[in-house]
Amino acid sequence: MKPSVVTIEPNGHFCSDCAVRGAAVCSSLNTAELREFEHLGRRVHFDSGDTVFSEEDITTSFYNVLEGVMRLYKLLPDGRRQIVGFALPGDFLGMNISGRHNFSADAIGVVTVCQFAKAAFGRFIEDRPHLLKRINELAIRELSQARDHMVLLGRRSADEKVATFLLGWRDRLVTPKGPPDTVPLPMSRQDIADYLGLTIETVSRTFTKLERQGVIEIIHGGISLLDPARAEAMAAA
Amino acid sequence: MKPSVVTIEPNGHFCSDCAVRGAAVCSSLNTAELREFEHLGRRVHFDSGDTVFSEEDITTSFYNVLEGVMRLYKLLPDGRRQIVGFALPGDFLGMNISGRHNFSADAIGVVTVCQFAKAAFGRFIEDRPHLLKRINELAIRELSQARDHMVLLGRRSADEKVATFLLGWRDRLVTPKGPPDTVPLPMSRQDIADYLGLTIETVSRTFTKLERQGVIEIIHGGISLLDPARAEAMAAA
DNA sequence: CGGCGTCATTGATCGGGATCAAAAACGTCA
DNA sequence: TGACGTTTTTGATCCCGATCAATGACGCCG
Repeated sequence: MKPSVVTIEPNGHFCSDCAVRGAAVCSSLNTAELREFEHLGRRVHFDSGDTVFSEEDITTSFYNVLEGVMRLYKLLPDGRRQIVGFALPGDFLGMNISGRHNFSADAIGVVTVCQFAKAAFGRFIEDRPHLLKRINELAIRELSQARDHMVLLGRRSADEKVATFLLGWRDRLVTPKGPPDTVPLPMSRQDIADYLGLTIETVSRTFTKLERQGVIEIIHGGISLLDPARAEAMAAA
Repeated sequence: MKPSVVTIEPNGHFCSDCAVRGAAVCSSLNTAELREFEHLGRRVHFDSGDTVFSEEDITTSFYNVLEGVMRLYKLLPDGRRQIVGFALPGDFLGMNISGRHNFSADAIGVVTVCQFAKAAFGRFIEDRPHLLKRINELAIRELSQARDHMVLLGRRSADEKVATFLLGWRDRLVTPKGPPDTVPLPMSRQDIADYLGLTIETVSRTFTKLERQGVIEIIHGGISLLDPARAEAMAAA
């Protein structure tokens, strides 16, 4: 486990010009609250591959992802890894009841987070039930995603898993002008394999197969969705 | 989908003599609140196999399990089923953000729930942040369980899955005097298979194997844990 | 430009768990 | 008690995805 090389921005930051202001937990705060909130968090940068926090670490902070992608995963004693999700800007990390993180989080590419000290954040939330409500909503949404993921892992074939992953990932990258046809995949094949409960070879083979069938085109750093309808059909089963 | 045959208790019920009073969401309420809360919920009985609610149904109620066991599951269009969890007394069901349940719930054996109309419950919670906090805790705990389940489904062998299930189930049935050595299994082999992402045949074979190895003894309606240590070893990998 | 480390792809083979099939155990009810 | 439906167990075989192995494609830095 190499130590995280992080950079803390020396100058203050401003919520008002924050990229995820409308989407993240902060969306539940009014202007006055946002001002106070500003002093609680600090922007922290992580480089590609850095570990932001580890499973079993005592939780000292909450994190609001501002930019970049993170892999969230659990390890078995013998090294097997299950990626339980990918975090994108707007995602809120660090909630738990045991006082310890129950998964690890690495940066995939450069990542910026808004980091909050647990105690200060806890105090801030205490008398702001609307923020608590917002956090609860995020937790419930994640729970729903987690259950979908269980179905994927437990009951779908390799082809279905890969097709579902590509469509699901595309849908998480929707821009104001709809879902992109060219889907960037910043994570490695190994990451995708560990997310889907497959091996890297099976993922690679399935990508090649989809390409030969004209469903996708494999491009540098991602794929191009040539035939979304057929991909949907494969994913739906 | 057969219609649920339910019985609504004609007489009122009292939170004060409720079996799950200390464990469930209600544990966050004081005596005065509990009195008011009493009028919101009504006890409802379900028979074995009844569907309490279905995936995609519009959510009209929340449920607090009082007694019995429920299977929570999602179905694929072609009939494949993934059980995402089993609900026990004290579990709180019905939270979602889409306005629809995102899984179905059946009674396994006789079940009693405390049912709350969504709107009334929503109003009650509005100015009681401690109840919201309690619900949030339950959601976060479930999220943690869901992630553990993902590891199970994605990265473990059949033997490990079955051993982990038996130990995990036993631990959920802890009594004041510790975990029982004889573990009741009210759910069918098919349910266990759908929970673990296996087939019924594999589950049955694994049970037999564990029995031949002297780890468990298969008894009527459950198993007896003869060698917990060895079961732990199998589960840990 | 070339050497090297990392990651992705492709091929050959293996095996765990699925599938197909049948028998056994169990519960229910006439 | 016995016939029948359901659930569980056991057996035989198959196949999808894992494993083992090699090659290919990149990126990085001298």
